[in-house]
Amino acid sequence: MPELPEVETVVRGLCLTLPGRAIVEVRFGKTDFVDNPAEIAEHLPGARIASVTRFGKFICIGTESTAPQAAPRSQFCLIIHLGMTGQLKLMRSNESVTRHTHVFFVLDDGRELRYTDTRRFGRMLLIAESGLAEFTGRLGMEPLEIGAEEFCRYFELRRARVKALLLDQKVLRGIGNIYADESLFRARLHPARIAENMTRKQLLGLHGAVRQVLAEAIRFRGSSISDYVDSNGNRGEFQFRHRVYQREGKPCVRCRAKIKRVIVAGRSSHFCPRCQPAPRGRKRSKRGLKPSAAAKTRLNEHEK
DNA sequence: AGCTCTTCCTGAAAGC
DNA sequence: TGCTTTCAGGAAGAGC
Repeated sequence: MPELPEVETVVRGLCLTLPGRAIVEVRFGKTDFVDNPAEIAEHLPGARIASVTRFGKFICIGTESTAPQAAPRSQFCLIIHLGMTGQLKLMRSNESVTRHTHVFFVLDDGRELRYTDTRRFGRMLLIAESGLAEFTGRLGMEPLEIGAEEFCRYFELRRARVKALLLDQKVLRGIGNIYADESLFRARLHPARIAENMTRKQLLGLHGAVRQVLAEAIRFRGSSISDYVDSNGNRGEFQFRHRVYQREGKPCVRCRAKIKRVIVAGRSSHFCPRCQPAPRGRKRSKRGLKPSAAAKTRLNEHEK
């Protein structure tokens, strides 16, 4: 499943060859995952690719018109989310077309950028560059850029489960199920922990764990669990270094206890029951002290 | 605010 | 063997 490290790997691959290339033609198969196929077909042919960047799990291909009379120079961003099974591969035009290939971007050098997506959970849309800020504004911070203080602030007042927050793209952009579980394992935190009940030390540990796991996963070119491959069709290797994800029943690499799997935030969540102890039931005051009172106290201390 | 449930989709795996 | 059922999951939306 493509999450931040996988998308980063794809983007780095595309960056090596796409910038400077012109798009000659766009062809579609199924388009039910494309917001505005007509606009893509209208604006991209003839455009030149200027940049390839990543925003969370989104790939952003910046283009500019090459038509000399186009004034002001029109610029568009092609936004692509790989969903569960999306692949964006650069291949020669004469290479055979695999099943579930739904979009072809024919380039001016005899190659094509092909989008393949078995389950079509991905998404594709074209936006004017002027609308890019609005699009990215709906997403949270980059996990590799956020500082420790800011990270703590996003979590310490939330009553949601820590796993749900890690997966929430409006909090942090780019983390999915694999890296949420792997980060929580490294931070020794149970996925069902309520964020506001976590200590500052635990939050700082989680911040470090998230960055460490993502950076390491990028170094190993992502995790190939089912369909993921990079822009050259190569699989990643971080799946061999997963410590809990899809290791249910296997021994914990730290303490040998059997890895368990539970549903948290509607997702399979893998954890070590010994290293990541379950949250203790909330102490309920007889007079009905609201659980948030403790958090408010912490906030006040923080303000000082 | 935050939870669960549903929807989208296909193919692998489990069940009968 | 061969069919049917279940499950996986990112994100968005409904409803509680």
